[in-house]
Amino acid sequence: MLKNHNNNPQFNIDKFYKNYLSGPRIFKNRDALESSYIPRELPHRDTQIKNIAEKTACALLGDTPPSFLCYGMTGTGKTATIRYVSQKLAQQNSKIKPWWIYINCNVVSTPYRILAHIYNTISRKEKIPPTGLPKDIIFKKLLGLLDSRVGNSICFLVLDEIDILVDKKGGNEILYDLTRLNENLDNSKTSIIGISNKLKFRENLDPRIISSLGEEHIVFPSYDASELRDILIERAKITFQDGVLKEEVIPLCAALAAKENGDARKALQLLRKAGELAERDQNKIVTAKHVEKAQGDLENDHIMEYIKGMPLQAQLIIASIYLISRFSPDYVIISGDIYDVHSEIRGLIPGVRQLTKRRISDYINELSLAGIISAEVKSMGHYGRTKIIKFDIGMELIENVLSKIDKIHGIMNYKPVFLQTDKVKLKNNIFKKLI
DNA sequence: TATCCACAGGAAATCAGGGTGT
DNA sequence: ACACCCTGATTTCCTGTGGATA
Repeated sequence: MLKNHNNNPQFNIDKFYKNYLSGPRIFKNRDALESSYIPRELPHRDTQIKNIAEKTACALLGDTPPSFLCYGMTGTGKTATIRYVSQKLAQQNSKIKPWWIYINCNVVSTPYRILAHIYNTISRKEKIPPTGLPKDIIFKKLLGLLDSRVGNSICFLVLDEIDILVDKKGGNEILYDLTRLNENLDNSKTSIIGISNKLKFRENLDPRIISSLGEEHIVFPSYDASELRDILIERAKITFQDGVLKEEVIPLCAALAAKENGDARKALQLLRKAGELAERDQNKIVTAKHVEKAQGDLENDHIMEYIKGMPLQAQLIIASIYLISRFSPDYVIISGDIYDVHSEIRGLIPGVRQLTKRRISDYINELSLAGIISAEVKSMGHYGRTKIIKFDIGMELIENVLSKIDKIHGIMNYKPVFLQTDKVKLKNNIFKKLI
């Protein structure tokens, strides 16, 4: 047998492809399970579709459509419904073809970039550079561009995850500017459609903006298990070969996703992952076992991707917690410890600078919000007020991710000197009693 | 019961790195 | 070359605080 330099049997890629091609087929069209896919029918969203269609219809006659907001938890079909309606609207026989400018505020996350994005999607010739110009110049250019178009033109600005924008500093201003676009336009009209999964984000909204776009809401309720089942059945018809899904698969996916606030995206991901697992095992059918495995895998995938995508400093914070819990499993970790260990290990990696306690505090909050760690504020009386920090996910998973990060890989076995100081031992004895 | 620890966490300033037009 | 712009990450400065201890 072929051996590589590690003396392991070498992966036979030709054989793999051959097996793969001759193996059983599970998928017919796996793209249909992607989140970007717009299905032909959207089950259980009739009221929302009707509502949005009614609000936007006047655009076909050249009137200004009202601005409005869509609320609903993740995976309740907000984005899909908007895209669906916009597609239908575009298919109508009408002289006026409205623009639909879709902006995910999580990706296009700054005022400048939002304006530039709008400009660049409309303008064919001149593009606005990704940075460099003053905002008001771009705003004026945008006004000019919108007004220069011949005849009435209507522009829908869809701001997805608008809550993220509002929580940022310049967020309210840019929204205000956008709502005021109409006042400065003669030949064209704009309408803003905000999408949010947080109801309470309106609290941070400038009152002037609420009045112009917060009056009308469309609520997307969470799906229940039977509704999710309908969605999955529709989608599975397009996605999978006939008869590859065992009958319990769809109800199980629906039930699992129903527990997670009725998240349809989750349900579809589960289904896809289950299919992929079956395919990988060269199975002819997808069973409940695949779904169960898919659920665990999905969770892990998500966390791993999240951690891999974080800045190095944040990863080093995770590494600090990891090293402490690894070499002193019983140790009660507080914020200050993370600061100390981080200071120590960051010196081991070239080009990584020292952080402030304040900054580390922010990272701890971020990790806690992401569900990677738990951080409970607790007062230790004379020993101060701080956070007690623990991992919320398995150490194996953490170890797995961290060791895949080049710069961190080398320090996975580093035992922090910090842990060996007397101060630490003493402190831990006191803390254990207090908790 | 006053004290005091070790931070929490808000607000504003700063820095570096990507640009611009003149 | 120069003055100026935007952004993201971070620092600086700051006030607030729960509860064991003296």
